[in-house]
Amino acid sequence: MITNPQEAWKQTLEKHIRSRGLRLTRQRLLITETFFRRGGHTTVDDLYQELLKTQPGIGYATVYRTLKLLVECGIAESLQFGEDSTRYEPASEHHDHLICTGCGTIIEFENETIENLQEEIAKMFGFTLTHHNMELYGRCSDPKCTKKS
Amino acid sequence: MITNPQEAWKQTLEKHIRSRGLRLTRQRLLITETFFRRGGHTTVDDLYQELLKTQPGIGYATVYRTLKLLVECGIAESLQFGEDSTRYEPASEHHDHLICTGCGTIIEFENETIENLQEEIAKMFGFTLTHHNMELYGRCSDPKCTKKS
DNA sequence: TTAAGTGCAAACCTTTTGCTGCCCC
DNA sequence: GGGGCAGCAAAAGGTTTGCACTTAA
Repeated sequence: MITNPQEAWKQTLEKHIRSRGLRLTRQRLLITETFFRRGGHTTVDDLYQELLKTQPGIGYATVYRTLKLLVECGIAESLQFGEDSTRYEPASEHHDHLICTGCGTIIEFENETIENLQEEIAKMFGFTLTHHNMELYGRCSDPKCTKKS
Repeated sequence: MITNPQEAWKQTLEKHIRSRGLRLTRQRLLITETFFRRGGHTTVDDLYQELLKTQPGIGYATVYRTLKLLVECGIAESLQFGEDSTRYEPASEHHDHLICTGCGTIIEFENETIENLQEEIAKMFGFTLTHHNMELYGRCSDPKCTKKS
C-alpha cells in the first residue's frame, strides 16, 4: 500500500506521540501542517507569522517546542546557515545547500562523490562520521545578483 | 625578504588601521597577540578569560569589536559550528573541519577534489561561488568517544 | 587637541523555561 | 479526572550599542 506523501508525516508524528504518552493537540497538528505546506528552509518566525493568520493566540514557545518535537520524530531537520536564526526543513533524502548571497535563493543538491570522499577523509583520521553540513555560498545567475555591489 | 610569520599579522593590522584612520591601541595589540598565540577555533569567551589574566579590566565588548576588526582585515575568520557561540581562527589557507562530537577535537583538512566538485556543482546551477562551509561530525578513535553513550 | 576607543551597563535577539489554567486521552 | 500542553512572561545566552571618560596620534 502506498502512503499518501502529504499524510506520511501525520502517521510518523502520531506514532511517535503515542509511543511516548504525549498528546496530539490541535496546535501540534496545525503547526506541523503549516510547516509541511510551506516546505523547505523555514524560519521559526516565518512559521509563527503564518500561523498567526489562522490561530491568532498561538505562542512562540509552542512553535519552538513543536519544531523540536518534529526533529525528534525525524520528520524535520534543523539547519544553521551563516545568518543568525535557525531554519527548519522537512526531513528527506540527505542533501546539501547552495545559497545565493544576493537574493537568498536556496538550492538543494546531492553529490555522491563528495559523500564518499568525506567518508574517506574521516576514515583517514580514524573518525566514524555521523553527519555533516556543507553550504556553498555564491551569486546566482540573476542579473541583480551577478552585478557588483 | 621573508616576513616573520609571527609578526605578519601585525603588519596587516597596522596597515589596515592606518588606512582607515583607526588607532593601534594597547588593547587591540594585546587581544590580537593573544588570539594568535592561542591558535585555532577560539571562542570569544575563551579569549576573554585568558585576557583577564593579564588585563583584568578588559571588556567583553572590546574583545568582540577587535575580533570583528580582525575579520575585516582578513587576518581572522569566524566559524559557526553546530553549537551556540561563534569561534574564530587565524586566517590561513582554506580548509574544512572534522569535529568529534564526543571530545570536541577539531581537525582541519583540505581536499582539492571536493573543492573542484563544489565549483562544478555551482557552475551547473549558474552560480559563482564566493565561499563555503563544510563540517564533518563524528566520533574520533579515542575509546571514550567510540563507546556508545 | 580631538576623534577614536575602552569599559560598563543596558539593549537586543533568538531560544528556553516556569507557571497557571486548559484540554486530550 | 489527571497529567501533559498552551500561552504568557520572564529568564537565559550570545552579541551589539549608547554613553562618558580615556588615550593614541
